[in-house]
Amino acid sequence: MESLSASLEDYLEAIYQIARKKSAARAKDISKRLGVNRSSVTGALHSLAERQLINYTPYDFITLTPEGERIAARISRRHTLLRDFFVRILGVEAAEAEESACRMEHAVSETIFDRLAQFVDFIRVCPRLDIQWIRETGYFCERPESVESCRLCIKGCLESLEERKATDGTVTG
Amino acid sequence: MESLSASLEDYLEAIYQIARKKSAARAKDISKRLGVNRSSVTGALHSLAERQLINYTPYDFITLTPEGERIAARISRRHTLLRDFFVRILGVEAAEAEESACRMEHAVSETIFDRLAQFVDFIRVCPRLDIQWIRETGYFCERPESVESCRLCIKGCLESLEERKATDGTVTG
DNA sequence: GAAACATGTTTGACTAGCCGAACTTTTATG
DNA sequence: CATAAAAGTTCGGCTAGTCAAACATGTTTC
Repeated sequence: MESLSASLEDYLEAIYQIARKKSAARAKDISKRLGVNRSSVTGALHSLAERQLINYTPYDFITLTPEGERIAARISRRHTLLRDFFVRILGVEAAEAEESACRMEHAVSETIFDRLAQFVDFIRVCPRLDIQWIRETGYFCERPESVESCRLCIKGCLESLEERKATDGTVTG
Repeated sequence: MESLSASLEDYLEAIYQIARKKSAARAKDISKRLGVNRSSVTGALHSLAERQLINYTPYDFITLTPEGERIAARISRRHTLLRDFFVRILGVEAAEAEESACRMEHAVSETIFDRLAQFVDFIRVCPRLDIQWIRETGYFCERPESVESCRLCIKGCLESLEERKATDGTVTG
């Protein structure tokens, strides 16, 4: 089965990310990336190898097994999704989004991942809550003062959509 | 300062929650709530007492210090916010939302908490993306097929808002 | 108020994870 | 190709957290 500790997930993800840039990961890179002692890396590698998630022989390069690759990719997707949500929808600063995503990625269930992905995707394409509008108005910092202000907001949304339709016919712009 | 482990945060939150129902928490309640051995509770209580977050004397009731109360309340708010977001906006089932909130609450930064709170609040009041609409259309499961469908959707939104304005004049309904 | 029971604590053992120091292997350099 | 530097590993020791078993303290109940 799978039930990696947050720590081992971090190691696996690091190996995955490093391998995307270089051809294979080295212990040095991992220790540097995770801010951890080299000896800790060796220990983690043993655990991951035992779980058949990496191909590990001492002093040699480290590669992911298919299963390891699969899991690492999933962790990485969770990470990216959270970061995107924080940055693009909540408007959080890149560095903080990155850091929080890193800590939260271990706790996101499959269902929540899926729903959040759909939600983020939806927001990107739906004119009713398009990202441009979010950015420009800083909407979530204020509450609407009156029905009239909401009416005007929606009317504006409708008009800009009709205009867009006339020009190029795409939804997402 | 503050830098409690996830585990200690769980204990603190448990004490906080139990104290809201009964007058004070007992080790038994805590161990039951967290699914942990009674002896583990004693250990955790020592840690929390050392950090001056609880008033602890052996064999006596456990209460939170003002500082402990403050921190526990914050953890609890994070928990509630996440759960609400999962349930009300992502449409995740209650039990799973609860469980994930429980695991993620330890990793939410202050900024992200604030932004998410504003976002959730906004969605609740903004007619452009009201929760009723979300529930009824299951919006985040489909992408809009055409500009026309978006136009109709927004137009419907506008009309229902105008109708609402005529009836009671409130925004949130 | 003594016996039985529930509750709380201590102790010892275990795991996971980390570090630093010493050691080994590989790689680079003269 | 021999030696120095770099990278990797092993070892011992530390902390945090957990459990189970034994022990201590409170609380009921008769």
